[in-house]
Amino acid sequence: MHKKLISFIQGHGTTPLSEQEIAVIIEIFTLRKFRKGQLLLREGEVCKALGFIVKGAVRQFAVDDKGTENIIGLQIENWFTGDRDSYFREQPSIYNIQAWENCEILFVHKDDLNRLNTITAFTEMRTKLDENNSIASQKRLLSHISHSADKRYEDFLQNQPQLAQRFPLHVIASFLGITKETLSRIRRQKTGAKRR
Amino acid sequence: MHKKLISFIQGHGTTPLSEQEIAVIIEIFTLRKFRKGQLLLREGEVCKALGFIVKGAVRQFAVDDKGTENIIGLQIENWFTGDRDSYFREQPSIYNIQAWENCEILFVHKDDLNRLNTITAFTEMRTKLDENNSIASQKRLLSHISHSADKRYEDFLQNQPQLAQRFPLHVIASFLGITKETLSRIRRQKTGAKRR
DNA sequence: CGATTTTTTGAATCATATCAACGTACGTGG
DNA sequence: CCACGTACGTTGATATGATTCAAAAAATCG
Repeated sequence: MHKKLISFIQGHGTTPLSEQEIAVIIEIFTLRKFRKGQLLLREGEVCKALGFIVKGAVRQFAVDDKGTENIIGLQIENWFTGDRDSYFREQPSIYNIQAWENCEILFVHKDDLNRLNTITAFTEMRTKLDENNSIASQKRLLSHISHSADKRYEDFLQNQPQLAQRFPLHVIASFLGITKETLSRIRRQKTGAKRR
Repeated sequence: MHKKLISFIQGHGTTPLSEQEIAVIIEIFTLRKFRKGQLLLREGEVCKALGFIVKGAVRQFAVDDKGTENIIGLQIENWFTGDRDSYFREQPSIYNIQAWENCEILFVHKDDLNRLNTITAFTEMRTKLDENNSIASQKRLLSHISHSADKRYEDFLQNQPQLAQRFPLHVIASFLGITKETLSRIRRQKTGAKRR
């Protein structure tokens, strides 16, 4: 169960993990299962644990005043999920995180962070992830500021092909910040149409 | 000169800085001055140093195929500037960073990072900044996905009032991903108009 | 002052949203 | 196995928000 996590950590740093450290990680990260549709985190709650997805897929969304669900994150196996803002600042979250498929997720509770921080390979991974995360958000932002919907969809297909196959059209549309109708039309044009 | 930087670091961590560590920081961070309009980083170059802005203001932008400058970042005193993606991955940057006012900036070259990483207060700050950074990008992204231009401008005024005063309208418009004309009209409505 | 930068305004146009309807697939209970 | 409900996707007509282009007004700078 923890194998994937261990090799994920190893893959994101240079320092190897000792046997003892692996034991600590196995002890601290605990498995929980969710069925499709269940909420991992509900708006207004403080996010007390981050989760490493072993199997499954989740979506993270905020609900606006009109009741529309705006999807701002999609995560699948081998990714971390959770609201980092809420987790680190211990503030109520503005997001919901919901299992889109049945999931198996390894959670780290915030109370155990101190123990993990003594493991060099783990802090290396965390730094790396923070970096990647912030770089990825920046790219997405640039895509939103400078590209139109169809270009943004192309970017998405290029950068996240795994996600494209995993979620239905209307979810991807929301993730891209457009309506399902618009995405449907963009898709049609892409297949039948000449080069831009 | 380095005073601001020192207290910035202290303010973003819990571990205090020793005299010796302060000496190292002063040695490693070197001052450079830029006049309004000069480029700190040019598209295609690798970003070899991150800068702590002691005085002044800069804008970070990407140029698209039509030649439009899309501003994706604005920074002023007491912020770090630089392309973190390019810096950490050592890839050519897709951004330009330009002094908007005359600037005084303290640069850390990448070669000196190892020495800095032995300073606990510094790594604490770095972790904190990465977190903040990635949280802020996420918020901006949500704003783009779910809000219209006028709401986005309101968000901006609330969250970054310092920037609002510091840059002209057309720069802020680009930062928000809209045209200067649209922002001008939004502004007019806000002053003359009834509550939403 | 003249020159440049910044902001405003109007009209035409374009991209995307919205609303409403229909098509299709899938799975579950009868 | 069929019928029905539910989730997903497509299409068309219309509405709306934002861009574009052109021009001029206002502010700022040397």
